[in-house]
Amino acid sequence: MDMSATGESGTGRRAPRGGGGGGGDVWLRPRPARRQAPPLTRDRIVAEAVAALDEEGEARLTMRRLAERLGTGSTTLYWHVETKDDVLDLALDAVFGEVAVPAEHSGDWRAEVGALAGEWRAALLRHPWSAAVLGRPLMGPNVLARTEYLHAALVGAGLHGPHLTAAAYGLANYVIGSAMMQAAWASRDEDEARRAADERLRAEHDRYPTLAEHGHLVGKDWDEAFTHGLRYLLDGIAAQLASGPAHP
Amino acid sequence: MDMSATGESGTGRRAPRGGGGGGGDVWLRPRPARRQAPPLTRDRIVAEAVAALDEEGEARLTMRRLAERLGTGSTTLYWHVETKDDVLDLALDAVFGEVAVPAEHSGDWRAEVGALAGEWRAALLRHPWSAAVLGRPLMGPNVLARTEYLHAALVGAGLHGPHLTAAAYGLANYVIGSAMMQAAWASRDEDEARRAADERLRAEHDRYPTLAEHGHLVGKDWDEAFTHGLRYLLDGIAAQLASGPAHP
DNA sequence: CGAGTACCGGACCGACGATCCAGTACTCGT
DNA sequence: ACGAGTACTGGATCGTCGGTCCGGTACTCG
Repeated sequence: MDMSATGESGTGRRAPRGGGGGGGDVWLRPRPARRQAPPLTRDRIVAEAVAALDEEGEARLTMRRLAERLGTGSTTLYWHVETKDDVLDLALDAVFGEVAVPAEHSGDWRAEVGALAGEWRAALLRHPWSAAVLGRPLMGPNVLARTEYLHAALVGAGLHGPHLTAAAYGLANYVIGSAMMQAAWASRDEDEARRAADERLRAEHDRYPTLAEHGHLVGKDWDEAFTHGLRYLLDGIAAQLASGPAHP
Repeated sequence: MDMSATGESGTGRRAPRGGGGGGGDVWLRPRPARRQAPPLTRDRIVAEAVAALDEEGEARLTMRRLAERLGTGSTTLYWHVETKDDVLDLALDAVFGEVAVPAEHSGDWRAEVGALAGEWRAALLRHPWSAAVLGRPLMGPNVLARTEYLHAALVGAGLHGPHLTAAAYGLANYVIGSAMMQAAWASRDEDEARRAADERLRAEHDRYPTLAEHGHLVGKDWDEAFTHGLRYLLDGIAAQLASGPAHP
């Protein structure tokens, strides 16, 4: 077939940014102008993916849609990225990259660890889709850098061996679990969802008496609960430090 | 009570109520004389979904495949269930239903809470897909029943108001985060993944010195880390109980 | 025995992730 | 200056998915 040689089957999507250029026939364009944009890098893809996820949520992110946002064809993405999962992995690591990690340690491990946990959670909540995507090993460079900082702070506090492992494990999982749960609630319209849940608990208060009495969700302050729960965890770790023998 | 005869709302889909709440016992109904197979109930769908998820993982669960396992067409499922998400919600609640909840409270809140957390995590890890699916509000009857028990134990220990909220929040999120992280690692071949991660950390030990020295994954005992971290959290809560004024 | 209803499934829709392969733009050695 | 090689792009297409339409079947009740 000859028409395949001509390319240009009606809807040739080549328009540069401004769209100007003329939708003219390709064969009339002796010099189709140079590359319209930086040739599409992994970083641009990831940045756009984060933006798309923020705006539309995880379910609406598709390779096609992402490509369209970038002004290219979906196929092109696969030159820079192997699968869609790669995009999610990279986007998730980019979220962790938003957490500032101090250059050095202050010596106050509680303040350091508390601040890191708080910022960690904040970053995840700024991008609520990220919490739902956490079900994969966290091995990106940004994640590792923050984990390194966390471990260093805890070692500086005097923790070793299983105590160190448990403290880091506990803190990381507490933060992740908190972000995940809150993101789950934030996904729908939060007020309405919480009101509906409260109503259901009240209606079934025979079955769930304690929850009906003490478990109100409406008006619950997530931030307070997070900080307060984190205090319990840090108190427990501090007690371990106080009870354990000093190390050389 | 013969619920089978009720016409119910004409247009809306009518689905048999799920959960363990008894409902009309099938064998008490007038005269079974069913088709060749039990006419496919919501419970059978959910049970098969859990089995399918256990065997093949979340990504491989499709309505078609699930229908095939049940010996029906995929369309039929939509009579009993509105969307695939419904199936996941129900399957997740079924997993929580595996956790035994004692009939009454022993008075030893630490033992009670510790046991519940441990079993909770164990149930999630028995079905590793469940952790990855946690990104939705947990409002199933089984989840609520366990949460009720947790709150009751904490109230029995003497916690109120924000202290109660924070303790329950902290415990639940710690368990969820722990299960999620471990499930993420268990998804691939665990030994190989951990070995690869360790190797990477060793290779980049300039960048991640503390992790390279203390963060070994190979040989790490998740159970120990979980129990140990849980102890920190419970210690912190216990300290709150000790410091707070006794309540009337 | 006929009307009603609970249940079933083939055919179909739009969309998705991914791949094939034929191209086009740039680089560089010579 | 130019041709070979490389970096990058996208139209067409494949197999599959979640979900719906609508007609069919099996059972129940009056």
